[in-house]
Amino acid sequence: MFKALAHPARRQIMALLKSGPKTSGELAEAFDSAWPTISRHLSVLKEADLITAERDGTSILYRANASVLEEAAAALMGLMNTDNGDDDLKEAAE
Amino acid sequence: MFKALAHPARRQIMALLKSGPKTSGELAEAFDSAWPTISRHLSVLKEADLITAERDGTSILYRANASVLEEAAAALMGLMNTDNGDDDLKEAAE
DNA sequence: ACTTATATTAGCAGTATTGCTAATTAGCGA
DNA sequence: TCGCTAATTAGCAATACTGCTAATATAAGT
Repeated sequence: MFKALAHPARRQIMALLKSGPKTSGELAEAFDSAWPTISRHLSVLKEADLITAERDGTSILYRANASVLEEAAAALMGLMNTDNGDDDLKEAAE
Repeated sequence: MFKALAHPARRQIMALLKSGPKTSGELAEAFDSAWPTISRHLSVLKEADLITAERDGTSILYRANASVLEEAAAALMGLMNTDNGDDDLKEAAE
């Protein structure tokens, strides 16, 4: 999932999708790359569950999956915790 | 920076470092990979400013750079938050 | 059925990443 | 200085990623 976000174009796709669902074509227009290249990025993001695809006539609508992004952010937060093991629970005696 | 966190071993290094500074040797011990391999991962993390290195006699102490992790987490949050996340809520009227 | 619009898959080169062993640097103590 | 420990750098093969063009699906209209 971090790997899926490792590419700038894919982060930019996520950024574009946060303002609402978009079709593959709309997304491809936003980039200099060829359409199949964007299509591949989309499939990587879909593989990582960061986006979902839904057919709408001849188009395919993509939308961001907020919960997985939340997971990623939480994972990063987890990496920041200073001097504490892997416990979410504060079960310190007092 | 996302790229630096894209590799599992590098995320694990960050996880190990969150409980305090460690030497290259201590980190290398925690993995199956050869020492130079870990050393390279460390240099990637250092390049991304995710860790800092400090010489301590013959050893080198590595520690996590919390502020950059915060930045990353904030960036992810940024990918989630907009006043517009319309899956199908069109009630932005009032 | 045929054509058009939308999008993905296949195949291919160029590049980057990974992980290894061998060689090298840096500090410390005798 | 020499030897020893700690760690990085160099060089190499294998693998993965990226982005292109060409070929292939899929849905809708005529």
